[in-house]
Amino acid sequence: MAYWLMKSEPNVFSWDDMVKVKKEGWDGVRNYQASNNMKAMKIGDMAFFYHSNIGKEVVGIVKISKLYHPDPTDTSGRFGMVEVSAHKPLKTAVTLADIKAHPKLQKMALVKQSRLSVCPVTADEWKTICKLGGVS
DNA sequence: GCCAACGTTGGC
DNA sequence: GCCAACGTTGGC
Repeated sequence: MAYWLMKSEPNVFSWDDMVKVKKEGWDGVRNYQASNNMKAMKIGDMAFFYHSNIGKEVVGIVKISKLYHPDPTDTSGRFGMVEVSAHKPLKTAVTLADIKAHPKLQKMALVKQSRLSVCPVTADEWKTICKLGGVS
């Protein structure tokens, strides 16, 4: 089982929206690295739901519910998508500042490659953020 | 709103 | 195949 982090701008698609729709196709990714990360996802993998730009914080956890497949909104046929379903919210949102301040989290892909919208999370980082977020 | 980082495009 | 120009993302 692998762990990931997926970014969304809350003014476009927020955690509240995610909870409301329950399942969401993660289309619109136009970056090879992010797309390749989705290709590596398996059913049941978990991902943090991160609010970029506004909030800049991890707010919830989603599960991968559909494997990588071509993104119909990409007419070039180069990029794909997965589907995620809402799992549970964090009790306390974990902000980017929290992550940067934590010695164990400073090497996260989220910090090192700020522009990557779908990035991997190690098991250790996952546990640490869950603890900070008040979930087990 | 600005700008750094970085990915992509297109001319050569 | 290189690299300059340009566009986009996302933190500040």
